[in-house]
Amino acid sequence: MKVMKRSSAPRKDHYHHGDLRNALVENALRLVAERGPEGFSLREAARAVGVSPGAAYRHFADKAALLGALSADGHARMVATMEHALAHLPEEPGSAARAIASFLAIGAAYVEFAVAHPSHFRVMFGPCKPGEDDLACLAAQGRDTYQILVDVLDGLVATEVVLPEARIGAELPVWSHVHGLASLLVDGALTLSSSERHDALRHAGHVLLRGLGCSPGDLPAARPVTVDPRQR
Amino acid sequence: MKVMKRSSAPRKDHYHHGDLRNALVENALRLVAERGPEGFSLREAARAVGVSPGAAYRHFADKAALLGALSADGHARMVATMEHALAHLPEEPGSAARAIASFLAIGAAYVEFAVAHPSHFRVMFGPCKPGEDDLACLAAQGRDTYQILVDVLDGLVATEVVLPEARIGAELPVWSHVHGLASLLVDGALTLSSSERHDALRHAGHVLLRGLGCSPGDLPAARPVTVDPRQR
DNA sequence: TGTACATCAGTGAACGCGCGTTCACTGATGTAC
DNA sequence: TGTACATCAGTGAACGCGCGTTCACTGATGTAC
Repeated sequence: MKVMKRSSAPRKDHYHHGDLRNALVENALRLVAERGPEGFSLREAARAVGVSPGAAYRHFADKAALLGALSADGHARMVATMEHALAHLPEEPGSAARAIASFLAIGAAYVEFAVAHPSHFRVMFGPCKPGEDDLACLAAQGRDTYQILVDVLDGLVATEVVLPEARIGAELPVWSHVHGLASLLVDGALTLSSSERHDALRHAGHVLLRGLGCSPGDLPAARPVTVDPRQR
Repeated sequence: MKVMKRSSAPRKDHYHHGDLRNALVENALRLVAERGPEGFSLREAARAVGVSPGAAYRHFADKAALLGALSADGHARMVATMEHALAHLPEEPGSAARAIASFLAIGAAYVEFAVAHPSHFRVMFGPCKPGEDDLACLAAQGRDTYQILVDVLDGLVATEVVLPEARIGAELPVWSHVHGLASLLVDGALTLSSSERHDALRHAGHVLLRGLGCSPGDLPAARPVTVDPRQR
């Protein structure tokens, strides 16, 4: 999150912690993961770090500010996950296959991030928004998740997988879809195995691309997932 | 929720409330709507009804049980909303146009229900599941939301809007999409006016149907919604 | 119809709890000279 | 290099709060005879 300004060796077990802010964020993350975003408390985070409750107020105005920092941290990690996925695709850069693979990859990154870090995901879309500083930090990182989506959709047009007319307003259905799948999984309304998630994402990607006018020949094969949430 | 067993006139201002269970559920609903699902407390609900805190325990094992009842109530209302929307479509029953309209209508009902009752929606997909009794109550109502979706998709096949092959596994992308849009709106990650929601739903419905193989000629016109969540 | 009594549905006071936040304080740190 | 001092980053005790839950109780209700 923030660059740490401390001596190379971790601080001794001392009065001054040295990097309490980051330590609080990290432990808050862990606690949110264990207890859920609402069960989390400032005091518990302080306790986990081994510091008195009041100490947190040296670094955060209040509890909401800590959660805001958590949210910003989550967005940053999600961006990193997506960029990483995009950077490691085997397809020829600039090709239609690459554009399609990119489209599928960021959707998968979105959902897999949510499944791997459910509480983090909840905080990101919870009531506590990042503060000014957090936003500045995020902006410094470069693209945000939405910009990545925009760029990937532009890539589909550039490689003529999607016509410019179909491109208009394509962000919303795509984002809604991955967010919905992620939310259903995170909230436990739906349970899918890892391979079911993979198939579901590919199949839905297929449906969405075809809905955007992509001809079926260009699409990778996709196995639909038939799962009844009431039977689990 | 549960059929009330009380004299026709509302009970006098008396020791015995007469229908505390329902009164608690109703007031809990109101409070969840005001305070959010996590800010809600048993005590406050009791206070709102004008009853001592302990009284709630005559009707609910604990707080989670009350929230479970709330969740079940929400699902019941959503089903009712959908059924109502389906029952009032102008299109000729059995026609392809009707099948498509039904598809669009239940999606709209899902999202509009969430927007109109955001806290209710959150409780429905929150951590507190309905209990045995609540589930029995729901089952007695007939179809649940998922079954409605299944039936509507079957209707698309029956009217040859969608081919049987494309029908397989179609529930998941459709459900994910409406759930995602609803979640983004409820959580405030995205803000859309009523008409933007309408357009977004129609456009996404269009994309999904086309993705399921429906030919563009059969589809109602749909205006895409281009909205950047970062600029709001 | 009247009465005794079991059952039901509330009361209200109390329990212990952990929370967010404040505040006067103190030990550690780094800087100016 | 040594010392005085301002600043920083913690302590720990305390605040008031509302919470979920329990419990001995009591007033109201309905039923059996």
